[in-house]
Amino acid sequence: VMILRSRFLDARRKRRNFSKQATEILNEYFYSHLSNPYPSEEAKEELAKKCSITVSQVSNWFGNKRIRYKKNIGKFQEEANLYAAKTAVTAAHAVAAAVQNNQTNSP
Amino acid sequence: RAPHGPARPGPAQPGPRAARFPWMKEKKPSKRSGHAPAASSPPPSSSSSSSEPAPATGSPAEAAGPADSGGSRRLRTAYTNTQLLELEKEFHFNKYLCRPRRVEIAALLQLSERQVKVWFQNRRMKHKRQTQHKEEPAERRGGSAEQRGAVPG
DNA sequence: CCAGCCGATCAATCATAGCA
DNA sequence: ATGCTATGATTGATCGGCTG
Repeated sequence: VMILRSRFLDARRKRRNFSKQATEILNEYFYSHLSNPYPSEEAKEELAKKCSITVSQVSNWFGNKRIRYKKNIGKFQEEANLYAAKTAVTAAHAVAAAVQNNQTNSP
Repeated sequence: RAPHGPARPGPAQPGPRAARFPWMKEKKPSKRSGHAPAASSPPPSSSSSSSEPAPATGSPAEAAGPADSGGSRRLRTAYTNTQLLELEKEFHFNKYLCRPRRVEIAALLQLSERQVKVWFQNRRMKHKRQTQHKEEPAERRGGSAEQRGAVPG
């Protein structure tokens, strides 16, 4: 393990999970915008402020969340329902949602 | 209205009721068209003079070679320490590479020009990120202080 | 019209935190 | 202690938009 730690300057060492509150805020945003969970730069800044983390961390969080969510939607069902109920906002105004959903399309 | 209504569940889907949206589907499958401009020596890994402690990941399984048929897995090649070291050294020299220089580096490190180009681009972004938000305050993340509060107040 | 750059993402991985 | 899952960060590579 250490023998490889010489990766020059690894940084990702010693990380701390975000506070429960922060995660709560991020999840609320994520699930209330499930149709298009891509916060704008401004939204990120605001979230960062509310969560007391950096904008980069907000970006990382959404990046990880999106990938992991799509990779195993079932695993996030409960969470989805939980937050969906909290905020019934729904992203009706979904921007991307406009793009027709193309399905069954294999070459 | 309701132009979407949870993008209707497809015919056969094991998962329970889950709203499927376009962003959830796979992306960036591959855009490899007929293009082979620069690629001196892309695939073969290892070698590059001196023994490489071998990348942590272990085997440099360089998939996606020249013979790539259709969408293949876009793998994240693990660059060796030597390669990274050299790249960083060059980056310190100048943040931008001119064509000729790029060719040299690529050949020297046995990477394609494209990879070198991309590496520099990513490096620049990283450089910006570190410099940018690091100009104010106190401690960003390397010392003491916490950073995980929450309650906005 | 082509190449390179930027900004944002993706997707795979690393490394540690947290739990049983 | 041991093993596994959850999660934040890093990074090679791609996509789309813009520009000389």
